[in-house]
Amino acid sequence: MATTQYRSVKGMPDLLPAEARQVRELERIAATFFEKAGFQELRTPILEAAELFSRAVGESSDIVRKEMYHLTDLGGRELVLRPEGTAPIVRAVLQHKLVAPGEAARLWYVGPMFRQENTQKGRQRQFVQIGAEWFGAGGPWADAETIGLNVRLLEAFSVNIDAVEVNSLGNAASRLAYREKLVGFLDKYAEQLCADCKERRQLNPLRVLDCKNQQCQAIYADAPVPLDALDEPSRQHFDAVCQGLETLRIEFVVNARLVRGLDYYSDTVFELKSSRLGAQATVSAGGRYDSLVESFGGPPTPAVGFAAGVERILLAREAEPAAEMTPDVVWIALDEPARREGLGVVDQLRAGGMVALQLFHKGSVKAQMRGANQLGARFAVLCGDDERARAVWAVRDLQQREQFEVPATPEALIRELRARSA
RNA sequence: GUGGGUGUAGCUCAGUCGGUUAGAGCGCCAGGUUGUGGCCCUGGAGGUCGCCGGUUCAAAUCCGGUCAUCCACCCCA
Repeated sequence: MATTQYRSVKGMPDLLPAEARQVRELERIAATFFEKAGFQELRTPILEAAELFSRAVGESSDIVRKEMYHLTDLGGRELVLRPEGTAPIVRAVLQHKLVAPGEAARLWYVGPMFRQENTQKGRQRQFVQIGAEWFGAGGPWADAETIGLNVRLLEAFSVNIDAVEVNSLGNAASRLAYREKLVGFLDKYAEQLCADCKERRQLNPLRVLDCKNQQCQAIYADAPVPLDALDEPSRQHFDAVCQGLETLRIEFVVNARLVRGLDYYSDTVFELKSSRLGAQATVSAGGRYDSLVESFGGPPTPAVGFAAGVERILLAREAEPAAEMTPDVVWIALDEPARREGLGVVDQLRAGGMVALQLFHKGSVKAQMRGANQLGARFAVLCGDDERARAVWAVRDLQQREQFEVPATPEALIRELRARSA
């Protein structure tokens, strides 16, 4: 291994050509997918005011407590690298008044997010999310459509989804009532909880429900769950969401212990899971957040959305990555004048729509031919003093293993190659 | 932040009860074909054995530390 002086920062890996190609493919698929569903792209900056996230995501969340990359600019502004995509979108929607009263806005985004967590399979410190946010649509059918869009998007990515899990946390009143019930329950077992759950009990009680500790899970077997505490409106909303999913013919399971880490969720929450990601099973997740816009000082605006992790999509993806572009033509120079001539020919071949290149790093003809073959080139075009004297180029069809000559002009060459390729 | 695994050639890896010039496959380069690929044959280049320190006559090998990476906890997309 070469000892390099500099390395990329932990958790912020370079996207090598094969991966970059895949990501570009995903972005293309997403763009056409969202366009068909009436969503428009919105790109927000990577840096935002720190306060934006502490307000939206919640002071008690790990993201805000210890995972944000924080900096102060020359004007003394407290900035952070965005740890998630929803808060910036909400900010932009309000700033530019993208949702007129009584109207809706459907927006999607793609871009890097940053969290200072420790790395592991499916978890990086800089990671890309593709997400959608739908403002102004309050009924349960919008939830069902959003979950449906999430499922269809991952299908378009050829991602293998093992489970679609849904749950309801209830509206504000239900959540408050539930939280009291849960804390009361936990108090009875306070001594037996794992260290993490003891802390969760104080900070964010809901999170105990998805604790991985077996002893804790045994205790929680008969703990109250949010679904049991739903009031009538929330109950009806959730039932309708489930009916909507049936209409869409989306298989799903109700996971009563599904909770989400961000404070802004209300009523519907959901996760799409794959078994291919190691411990990080969630490829995509989202939910309803009806009070977030208002808490940012905007008009009461219901909203629902989701975000998918691109790195996790890549891990769970079944499709073969798109093939690399293979050259149509490699110019083989037999002497120095031919190298110079090739410079111009290759340029004109590209202008004519062909993939063409010359291998300056290869010395002998043999090496250049080998290189052309390894790149998967269809044709090798050879030029030396003999050809120059007769004003022709020798063209070798590397697939058919035949060789012929063409007049030494790019136009004649392109014409001949097109005819042979058809 | 915590725990465990791993760090030897461009890549995948062998080699560790300490002992001469550290190996293989693939890849790369050259030749076998005066100017022509895929197969085959021959030869060659390429390594601070992650880094620092310790033990020893002698360290890739043992010990300590450190960094990186992977997996897991935590958290979440």
